[in-house]
Amino acid sequence: MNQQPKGTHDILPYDSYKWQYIEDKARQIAHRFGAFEIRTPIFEYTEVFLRNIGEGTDIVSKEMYTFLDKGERSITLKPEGTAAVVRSFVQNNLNAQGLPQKLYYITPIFRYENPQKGRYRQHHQFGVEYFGSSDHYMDFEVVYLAYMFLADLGLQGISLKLNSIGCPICRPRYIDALQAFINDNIDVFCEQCKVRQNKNPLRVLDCKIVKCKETLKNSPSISDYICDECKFHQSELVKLLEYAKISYSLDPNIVRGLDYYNRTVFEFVADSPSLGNQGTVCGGGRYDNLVENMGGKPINCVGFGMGIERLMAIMEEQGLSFGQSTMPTVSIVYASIAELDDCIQLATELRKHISVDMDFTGKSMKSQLKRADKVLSKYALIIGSQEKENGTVTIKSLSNGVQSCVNLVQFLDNPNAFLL
RNA sequence: GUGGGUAUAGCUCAGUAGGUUAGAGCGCCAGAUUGUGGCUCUGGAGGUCGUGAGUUCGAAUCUCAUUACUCACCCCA
Repeated sequence: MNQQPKGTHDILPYDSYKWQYIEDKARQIAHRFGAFEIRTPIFEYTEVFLRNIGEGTDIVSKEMYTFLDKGERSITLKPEGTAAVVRSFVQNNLNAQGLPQKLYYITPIFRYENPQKGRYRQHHQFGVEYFGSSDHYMDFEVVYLAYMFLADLGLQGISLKLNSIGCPICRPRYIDALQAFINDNIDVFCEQCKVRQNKNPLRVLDCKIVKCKETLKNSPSISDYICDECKFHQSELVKLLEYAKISYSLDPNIVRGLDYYNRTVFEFVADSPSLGNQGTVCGGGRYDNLVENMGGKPINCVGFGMGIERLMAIMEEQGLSFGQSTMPTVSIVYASIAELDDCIQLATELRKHISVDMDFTGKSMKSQLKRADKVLSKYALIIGSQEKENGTVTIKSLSNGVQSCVNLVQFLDNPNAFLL
C-alpha cells in the first residue's frame, strides 16, 4: 500500500530548496530581532493542550491526534505551537534568564481535519513567542517581525487585521451584551449561530451567512465595551504601527479560535484566489494569563503562528523567487570505464573542498554529461586515456562549452583557482 | 461530520451513437555523433484504463457499489 496518510505531503527532492529558503529567511528575521530558537517535542501529554487551548474549541474537541502510548499515557501530536512552548518555558524556568524573552520555532503541526486547499492534517508553522511585558511595545515588535518577514519574502496584497478582544474584566460585559442582542434577534440567525450563541458567542461574529452578517451590523461593538486600559493598550499599539508605516485595519470580527488570547489579536490575510477561503497566513495575539495558568509566574506574552504551506502557495501564485536550488559545482566524467577508479579518487579528493557529483555506474560519456546538466553543475571534469597518460584533467564549462586541459597536481593544489 | 467534482503511461491530459493491437506532449533509455551536454532527428521501454460487481456477442466508454484524491461547508495556519 504505497499511500501516504490523508492530508499529508512529501517534500520532494526538487522542492526541498523552497523549504530551506523560507526556513532560512524565518531564522534570519527572528535573529534580527534577537529571538532564539526553541525546539519542543512533536508530541506532548494531552493535558498540555486540553487545558490551555480550551476544551470548547474545535481544535481540542475534534481535531487533535490523541492516542494512548504503551504506558497508557494520553499523548497528543502538537495541534498548535504556543502551548508547548509555554510548557517548556515554565518547566525550564526560562524566566530566570531574564525578561523579556524572545523565542521562535519552526515545527510541524497536526490537526485531524478534512483537507482542502491550504489546509492539511500535517502542516508547518513558523512561530514567535515573546514573554515578559504587558506593554504595547511588545505587541508591536511581534507584529512588526511578522510584517518584515512577509515583506522580506516579497509578498504583495497581504493586509493586517487588528482587534482587541478585551481582558477578563471587560470581555464578560461585552459577551453579555452580545448574547442579549442575539437573543433579541434570534429568529434571524442561522442554526449554527443559535448554537454558537451559548457555546462561544464571539464566534457568531465570524459567521459567513449574509443574513447573519447583515443583522450583526447593528450588534454592539466590542470597542464600546472594552475597559480604558484595554483601549489605551490598543491605541498606543496603533500609534506605533502608524509610525512604522504599517497599514492595518481594525476589524471587530477577528476572533481567534483559541481561548487563551486577550487584548490584541491580529491576522495577516491574503486576498489570494489560490488559497480559496484559507487566506489567513498568520494569526496571533496576546496571552497574558497562559503562563500563570500553566503553573508559572504571571508573565505576559504575545505571539503568532505562520502557516508555511499557505505562504508557499501565495509565493508560487505571485511568481516570487525561492532562491536557487543548491547545485554541485562540478561533475566528474570518465571517458571510459578504465578511468573510473581515477575519477573516484579525484572526487574523493575534491570533496574535501567543493561539491562534486559523478556517475559511477559505467554509463556513456554522453549520458554522464547529460546528468551533469540535470544536476546543474557548472563544470565537467573529464578524464580519459589522454589525461590519464599526461597527468592532466580537462575542465569544461557547461555554460559556454569552453574547455581547457590543466595539470592534475596543480588543479588539486587549488581547485577554485581553475573554477571561475 | 456534511455536500460537489475527478480517477487512462513517471507527469499533464486526449480518447461516447459501446467495436480489432488504448493515444499525444513532456520526462526516461538508446542511436544518429566509436572522447563531449543543452538544439534537432530516429527508435525503444513503460498501461490490471483506481478497485469490485453488473448490463452486453463485446466496456476506458453504460449501471451500481467501493476506495483514493480534490474542492467546498464547519473551523483554522
